[in-house]
Amino acid sequence: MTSKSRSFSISQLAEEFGITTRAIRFYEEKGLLQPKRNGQTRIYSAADRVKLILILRGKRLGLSLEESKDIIEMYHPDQDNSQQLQTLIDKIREKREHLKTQLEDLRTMMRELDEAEARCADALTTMKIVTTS
Amino acid sequence: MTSKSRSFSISQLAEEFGITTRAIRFYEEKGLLQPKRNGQTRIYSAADRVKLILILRGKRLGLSLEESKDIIEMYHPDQDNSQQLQTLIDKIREKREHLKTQLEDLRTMMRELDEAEARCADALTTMKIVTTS
DNA sequence: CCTAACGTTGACGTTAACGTAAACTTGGCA
DNA sequence: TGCCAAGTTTACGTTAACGTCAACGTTAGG
Repeated sequence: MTSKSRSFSISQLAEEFGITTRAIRFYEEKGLLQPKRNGQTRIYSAADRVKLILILRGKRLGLSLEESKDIIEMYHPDQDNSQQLQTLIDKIREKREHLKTQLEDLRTMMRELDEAEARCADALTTMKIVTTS
Repeated sequence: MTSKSRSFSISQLAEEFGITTRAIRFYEEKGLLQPKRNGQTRIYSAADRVKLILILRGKRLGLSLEESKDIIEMYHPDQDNSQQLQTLIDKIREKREHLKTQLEDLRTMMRELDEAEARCADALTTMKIVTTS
């Protein structure tokens, strides 16, 4: 049922996402990735690749690796432990609240950038009028 | 025309925003704040306080202090230099593009968190049904 | 006059997230 | 057979953003 069950080398992923192999190994060292091995060599599954995508998106949003690790673990929880499931739901809600704050911050900053640009444009046209008159 | 032109001590601001005085001095060291002095003692204006707000919002969005510094400088550009005004407009647009990417990432992560929570809730109710039957 | 609270300037310590370099193994091929 | 490219481990270096002293000035109160 799993589609496209390809596998990847470390340098393939590194190139695809524009990061270094060192970074990828570092993520493993921090427990965010657990690739299979062929002898020494790491072999990354499609699922590992998805985790990498989550990590990088987390970085773009300013999350720490530790936070991204939490989020990744929200995707395949321990289905047999209702206690953990409940605390996980709480963590998800908490994280969503945090994201909502970020969303607000983003909108505000966007708006302010718009105003800043408008002021700049105004200043420019004013200068032109003054210098051409 | 300036309303509420109050001034603040470093510890006032520290307490208001829940940060340390060390952090505030650090921001000054990095050129993001330039408070007046009364002898040795720093005196922060309402404008300084606004800058602090911008800094902290930047942090919530994952910006570096250097980036926040850039953004702060977008608010009071050199009105006499049309060259700088133009490059500033470019920087603003660039920053706005970046924010749009972040916005996309945020929405995606929100959606995925929703799904994750739904799966957790499903697993919970399924467990209840199984254990109570 | 003493000290308590608040401020200051160094200076060194710490954590996260890799970068960089050395030294080694290993599969493929001219 | 010999070597190169790609992989590995180990270890030390680096930058950002502060934390944490230490040692000192100053000002208001008892």
